[in-house]
Amino acid sequence: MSNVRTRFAPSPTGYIHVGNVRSALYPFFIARQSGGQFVLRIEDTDQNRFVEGAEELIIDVLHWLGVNWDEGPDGNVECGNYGPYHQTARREIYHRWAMKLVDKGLAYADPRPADEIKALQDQAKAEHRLFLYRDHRPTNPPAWDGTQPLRFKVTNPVDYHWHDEVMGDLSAGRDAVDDFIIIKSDGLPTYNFAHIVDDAEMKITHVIRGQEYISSMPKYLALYDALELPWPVFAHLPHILAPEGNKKLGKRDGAKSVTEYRDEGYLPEAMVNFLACLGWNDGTEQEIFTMDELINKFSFAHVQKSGARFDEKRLLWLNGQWIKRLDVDDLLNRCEGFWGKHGTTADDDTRRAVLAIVQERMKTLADLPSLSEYFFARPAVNWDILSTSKQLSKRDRSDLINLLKAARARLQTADFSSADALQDALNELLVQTGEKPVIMFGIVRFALTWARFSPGLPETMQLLGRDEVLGRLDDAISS
RNA sequence: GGUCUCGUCGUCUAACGGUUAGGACAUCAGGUUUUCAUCCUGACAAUUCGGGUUCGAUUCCCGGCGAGAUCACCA
Repeated sequence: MSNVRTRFAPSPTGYIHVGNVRSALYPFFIARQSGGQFVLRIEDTDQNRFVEGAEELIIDVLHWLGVNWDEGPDGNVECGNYGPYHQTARREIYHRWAMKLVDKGLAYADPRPADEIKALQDQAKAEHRLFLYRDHRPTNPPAWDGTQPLRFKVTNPVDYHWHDEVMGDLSAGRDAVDDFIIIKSDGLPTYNFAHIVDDAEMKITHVIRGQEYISSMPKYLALYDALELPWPVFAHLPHILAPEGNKKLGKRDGAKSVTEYRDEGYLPEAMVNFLACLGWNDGTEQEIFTMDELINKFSFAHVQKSGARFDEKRLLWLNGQWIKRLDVDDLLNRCEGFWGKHGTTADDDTRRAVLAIVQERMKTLADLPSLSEYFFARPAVNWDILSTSKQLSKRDRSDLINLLKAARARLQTADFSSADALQDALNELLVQTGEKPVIMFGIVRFALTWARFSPGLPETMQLLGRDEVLGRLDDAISS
């Protein structure tokens, strides 16, 4: 019975986009469902691509999604017993492990200049020949003094066979592994070496990452064996595809930062639900999953082998579903920052009342202003908007104003304490004027909101209250 | 090009030798005595192709075609 430990190991090279998040989600599920630990490790060995603030962004996004880690950095503090959790702070550890290989004759300093190697590679390519560095090993490599790159030495190339939780049984031929650089000339390790050392030191049991690493697996396997390390469980995830074409979703395809979705009014629950189900399902017809359900039900057995397309329409639908399921107080909290000009200054009781009738038509929190502003402040009369109604645009304004006068007279004495009573009053108007509902209700709705869409008329009137309703009708009548 | 991998409605997927190939999103149509949204009902829509194996293939095998990943002192 081994204690499950998984990790998410991003590089701080830019914002974290939606395509990356899934490779944090799945290891998180695996760790949580088995009571293990989830580790965050920052792979910052590439100093050229380092982006200031990227790590903070990653942490911010994980917090927002509710993907919490047990070990790793968080702001200026780090927790966990296997740190440091930044690779740049682990130089000595890598050198110690590298020396093991040097001592065993399984690594050598490479004195050959980079351009010379490039020339050899180009030549092989021009001749359509496989290039293997191991065929060009320097005959008398110098002792490694830390200024030359250190190469792993493949002494016994073999065919590798291994199991992948997602992809099944995989294999690669003996030419798939070649002498490769494990420590760069700047003294920092390459990913190929660093992640293996780190995973071993941090006791990671499940390596879960994107499928782009599959073709490097023979290298890793050779390294595990050379270092006499046990193989962890492997799971390689297919890519999330861009909406157009068959390319992996990347920043160039407009892959948005997760924070952009947050700013556009998406709920973290919807984002987690959507991303988790992109290439995974639980085998049933369930579509909506809470985080707890995902943790309980997730399994690699149902992860798709091929890439899944990122479909924003589905995300939008899911977001609407999640918003509808929120209770009003919860929704109220999440709407902070999304209110329009007049909603921003309203009190919470009013906001709650507005949310109650507006909630089911919200697809994102950003829909709020267009759905709610006319509740907080009296809208300007705008007869032009009637052109959006096929029926009303055909009527003379004087006829419509007469209808509004009739409505005003009836509503003056109506019971505003319940929506049902208001509906009854409205229905009486239909009988009284002999007008069709589409006309009568349509014009009253416009006179109260002057908006293209709005919630149900009785609910709207009840919330506005008698004085405000009569006032707005007067505005329309006298315009 | 070498190596490795993948291939069910437009999209996400179910069916692990026997189903009228199911569900969801999207689209379209209708309904819920006002609009929009929700909700309900219905419609449209798929096994990449060709060979095998089998009483029977979406499913197993081989080949073609198509797609992707990777071949760095990047991760």
